[in-house]
Amino acid sequence: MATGRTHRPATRSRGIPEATVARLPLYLRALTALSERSVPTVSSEELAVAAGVNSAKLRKDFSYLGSYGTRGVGYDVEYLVYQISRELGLTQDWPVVIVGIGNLGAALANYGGFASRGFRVAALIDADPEMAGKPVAGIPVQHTDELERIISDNGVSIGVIATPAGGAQQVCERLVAAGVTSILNFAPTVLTVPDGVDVRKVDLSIELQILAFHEQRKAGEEAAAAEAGTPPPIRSTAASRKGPDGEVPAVMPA
Amino acid sequence: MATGRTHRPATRSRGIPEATVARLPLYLRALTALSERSVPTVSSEELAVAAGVNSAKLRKDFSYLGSYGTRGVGYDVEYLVYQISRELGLTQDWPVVIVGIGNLGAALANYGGFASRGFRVAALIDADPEMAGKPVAGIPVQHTDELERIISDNGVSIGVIATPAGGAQQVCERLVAAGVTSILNFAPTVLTVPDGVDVRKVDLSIELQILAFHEQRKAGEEAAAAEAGTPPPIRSTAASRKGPDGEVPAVMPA
DNA sequence: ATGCCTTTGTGAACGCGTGCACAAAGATTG
DNA sequence: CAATCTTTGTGCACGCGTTCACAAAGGCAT
Repeated sequence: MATGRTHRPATRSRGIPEATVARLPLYLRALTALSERSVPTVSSEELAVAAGVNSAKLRKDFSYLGSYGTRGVGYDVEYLVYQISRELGLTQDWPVVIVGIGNLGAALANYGGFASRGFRVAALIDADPEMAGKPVAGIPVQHTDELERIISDNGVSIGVIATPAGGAQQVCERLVAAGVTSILNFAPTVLTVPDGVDVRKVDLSIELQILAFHEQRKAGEEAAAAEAGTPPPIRSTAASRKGPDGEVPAVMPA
Repeated sequence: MATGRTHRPATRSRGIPEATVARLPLYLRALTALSERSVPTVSSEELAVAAGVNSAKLRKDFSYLGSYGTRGVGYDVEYLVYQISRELGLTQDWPVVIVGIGNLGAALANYGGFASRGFRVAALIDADPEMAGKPVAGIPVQHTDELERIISDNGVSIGVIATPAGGAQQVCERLVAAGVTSILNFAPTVLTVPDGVDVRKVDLSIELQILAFHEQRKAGEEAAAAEAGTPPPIRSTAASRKGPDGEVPAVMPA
């Protein structure tokens, strides 16, 4: 997961569990691929493999949407694509603004996955006057001063923050004040928002840290196994891989 | 969260719940900020606010690490920074390779959050021969042919995949074969890996789709409230905001 | 030393998510 | 039409994660 979430308590929405909602895009992607190959129907088992989940979970997820399958046959691919798209709100076009056009912002602007699925980059916004007018991904960057007008004129309700951590909260507040009610935050900060505003957080370094934790644990198990006489699984030549623990605490508590 | 995960069943590692592990980086970041302001101690309540969680959860999380607090006082900031860093395996230096130096790969290479916390970009790898030798973020890009040698020479165990979806699985297999056991995947594909290899997935478009779902639901509630006579909360001037539902299914099932 | 105040650490209850296992439903074949 | 086979949809049980609420522990003032 990438991810962190900030949701208000009222999680269940129209009976569809949050965990299921989070998997719908996964199913949708797998189904779209099948659709492009003109596959007419698919079983829960096949689709589950393609989406990387188990089939019981997938069936239960779909059961929240309704009974869209045919017993003994499977699911109609096209029909399911439509139903999930509608459920996710992708049958309409969502204008999105990206604030902070650094390396990451530019990468996001160029990312094809947005346009292809119901999202349209309505504007790129940056605080640097030097950037103003310069085109990124074919869209001219606009200055932060224009933020409120852009949101308003385009009826934008989803904003992406890709600024440095320092400016994120302020940008967030301006977005919300201008009418944005959903924010995707790439800045490594906790954003404070009023009720009714959704924030999802994507944090690259957090994901890496979680991997490091598991990696360390694996190394620890290897070491323990080796100590117990069991030879560790053959690992590539590793230059100076430290074992876990073994350092001295930097500071002790009073 | 940003977020998809692919974990093997053996979730609990040394008694620390997975959910807790995922929050440790959050606490670490908040604590580091306090440390930089030379704050000596912090209460669970204060730290919880800074990290964006509730205090009971935070205390329970810390209880899995040990009893590092002092009742009536709080937690020693420096000591806790060290303990969490050690638990996450950040007291050692993790060499990381980034494969696929497009917009996103370049953004990742330039991202300061890596180097600052125990990670070191050991190499940038791309399949395009044109890229070879060209420096990105001060590091010369190397060709995919070198992949196995780079992994081996540097003892790399963590790899980041930022290639297009098409090539991701193949890159993944080569990384794993060369000794990588943890992968952070930005490509919009399900990666298949052998047991013992951890994969975390970050998918930008999935996060947006989840936001769209909630956004649509909000619009639906507004409409419902309006219908019921309750005036909807005043929303900014919105040009042509479609209501939920109201379209015709594209295809009906047999 | 004693009593009060603050804050941690955790037992217990609850709710959500997952996975099993099977009955119901439809297709298919003879 | 009956028998069989396939695949869905779901009731149920279990385990993880969250939250409450409070006893235990330490600091501090008198």
